[in-house]
Amino acid sequence: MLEIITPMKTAEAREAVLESARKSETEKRGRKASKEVRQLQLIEATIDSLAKRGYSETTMADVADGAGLSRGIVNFHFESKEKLLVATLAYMADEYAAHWRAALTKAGDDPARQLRALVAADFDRSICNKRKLAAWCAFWGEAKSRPTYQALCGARDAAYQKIFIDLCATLKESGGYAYEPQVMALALSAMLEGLWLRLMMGTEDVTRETALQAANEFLSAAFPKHYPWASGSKPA
Amino acid sequence: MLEIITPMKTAEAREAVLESARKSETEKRGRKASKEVRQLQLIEATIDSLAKRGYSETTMADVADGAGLSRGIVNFHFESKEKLLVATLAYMADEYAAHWRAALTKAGDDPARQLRALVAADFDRSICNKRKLAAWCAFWGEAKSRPTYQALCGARDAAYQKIFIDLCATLKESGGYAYEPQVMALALSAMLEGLWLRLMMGTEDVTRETALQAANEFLSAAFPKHYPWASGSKPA
DNA sequence: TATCATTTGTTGAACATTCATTCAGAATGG
DNA sequence: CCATTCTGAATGAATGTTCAACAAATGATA
Repeated sequence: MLEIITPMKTAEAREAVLESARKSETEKRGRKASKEVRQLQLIEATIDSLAKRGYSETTMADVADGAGLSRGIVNFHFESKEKLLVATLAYMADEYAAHWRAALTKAGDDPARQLRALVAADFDRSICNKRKLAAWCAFWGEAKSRPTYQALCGARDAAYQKIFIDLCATLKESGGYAYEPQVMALALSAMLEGLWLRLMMGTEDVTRETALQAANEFLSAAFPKHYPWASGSKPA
Repeated sequence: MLEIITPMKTAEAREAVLESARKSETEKRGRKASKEVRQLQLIEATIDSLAKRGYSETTMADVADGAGLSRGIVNFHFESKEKLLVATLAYMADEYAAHWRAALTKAGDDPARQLRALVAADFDRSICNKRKLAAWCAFWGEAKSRPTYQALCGARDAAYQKIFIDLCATLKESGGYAYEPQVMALALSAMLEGLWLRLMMGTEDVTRETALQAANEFLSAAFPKHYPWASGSKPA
């Protein structure tokens, strides 16, 4: 069977491969790229197509064209359209998970800093941009009727949710708040997703900055002892 | 040209027509139903199909079968698949808007009660159920690449958003809060949409009750002077 | 009321298009 | 050479749309 690439090794390795994929866009004919590079190239083209045309209008031909390759190529590297889409979603889910884990690690040991870092990470340009948001939303729209998507769409999955709950519990302890950690964590993570949806829609004048500001306002309201600063300002 | 029905007159009229549509499901052949009833019947079947199969797999044949009618019928009442889908989305958007407006009116003049009523209205069974949520999400997934959908998907539109901002501003005034009303309103409405998304996905153990609880927790955190009660309890 | 004509609603088969998949063969690299 | 990668035309299935025929309601006429 086809062995799907496992996209997450390190962020650097990922970038390197992507760089190769980009470079090869100029010299595109013939057998110029490794299997891994080709697959990533096709996945990127798939994200492009999803963002530009939506799920229902994304075709194999469009993906192939977007990658500058021939029609039959996708069925060679991925067996079917379905598998290409699953691989694309898995790729984005891995990327997302790696991103918040990295942010969490970099935030050190202070729970308040960790929570703030997690929230801010959601609005980094690297993962929070029109293209990727549109692709995410395209999958969300199909997730209910496809168990495979549904499982992967929990990028904000059980592990992610558990971190939120634990952090909320810790902050409640140290701040003497009255909230149920589980409930507050749900409210918080739901708001983050909702802000993504708003950003994706792109109506209104909601920007990444506005969205982050709203998320921080939430934090200040929910955990006033830990985030006492006025809206907009940030800690050192 | 085809004159699309305008679905919102009164809630009672709507229900009456739907009732007719339901009744006619038994005696379905021949010319038994008015134009309006048939159109609603087909729209309901479309929502069913969207919920069951997702946007990309919703076909004219499936809609017709779901309504117990023949294949060509949809092109008679709506000119094309595209127009059927637009009519379906418009129907849902109207229903949603009518619902929150009614809730707002019923809440009286107190801003705190109004805001709480708006939030609670979002989780009423009549509009917040698996079927409708799935249909909404199906449209969201396609909205970015279709201006028509994008416009209608703002069921939570400018007017809705403005109400939230005004209410937040009023509460800020009377409660002496420090938040920017616009930002807080964005956080709040985004959270409501995010909770819908979670409900739709249906993973985890998020129920309508849990979601409402989370939303109320948010209100208590953001406006403690106005919603001082502990989580779960409600005012008279 | 009975009969007929016209409008309106409905059907299902035929049609045209789009699209994923297949595959025989070409091109490339080792 | 041999294995691997790639191409592009051919194929077949799925599906939106059209339409000629049919059926039911409505209205006109006597």
